[in-house]
Amino acid sequence: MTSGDSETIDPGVATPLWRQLAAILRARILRGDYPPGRVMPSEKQLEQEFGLSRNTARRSVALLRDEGLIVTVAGRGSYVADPLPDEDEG
Amino acid sequence: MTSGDSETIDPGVATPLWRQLAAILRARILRGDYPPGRVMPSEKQLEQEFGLSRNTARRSVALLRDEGLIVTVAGRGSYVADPLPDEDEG
DNA sequence: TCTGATTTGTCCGTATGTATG
DNA sequence: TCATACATACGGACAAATCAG
Repeated sequence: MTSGDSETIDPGVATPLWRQLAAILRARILRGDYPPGRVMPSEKQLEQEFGLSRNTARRSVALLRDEGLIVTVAGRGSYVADPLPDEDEG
Repeated sequence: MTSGDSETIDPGVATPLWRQLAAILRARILRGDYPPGRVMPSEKQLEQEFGLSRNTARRSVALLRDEGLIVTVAGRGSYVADPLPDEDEG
């Protein structure tokens, strides 16, 4: 239990908080906690759950979006993307 | 006055400016000017109040932090630490 | 259409951490 | 010792998009 894939944010380590949060959310997605198509926690919820500012939470979400793990829709939220099944999906 | 416990910075003495500033801040904390839990003056404020550069002020803050007198929170500021009840100071 | 609540988008200001010259 | 630059982090403000009534 000394691994770095914990589910908590630790301000005492060198890794930026937004990268720690991104790692947590990424793990939840890959684990299936947030299945494809499911809406992600809102930025405000991430604020409250992890005790971060909204801007910091937003950076985490932006990273996952850049990785293609989630899709963000203004005014609605971020959704877990489909895990790229195939090109011939139609 | 004219001793080493003045409230002013004197560039004409051998003691580094950051040590002089640290002595001033330390005195203020121990005197109760900055009570426990209270936020310390920002580095920018120390800059302006004592006419030093930010880096110099930072070294003073780092010394007090190393002494356990204050606690620094990234992106927020430094706070006066709670006094240790049983500290063997000699 | 309008209103209100929620959510994301954008911008600004402040402060510390670190690095460089 | 000082000046500058960038990264990290927090907080607030306002706008735009979405949705429910």
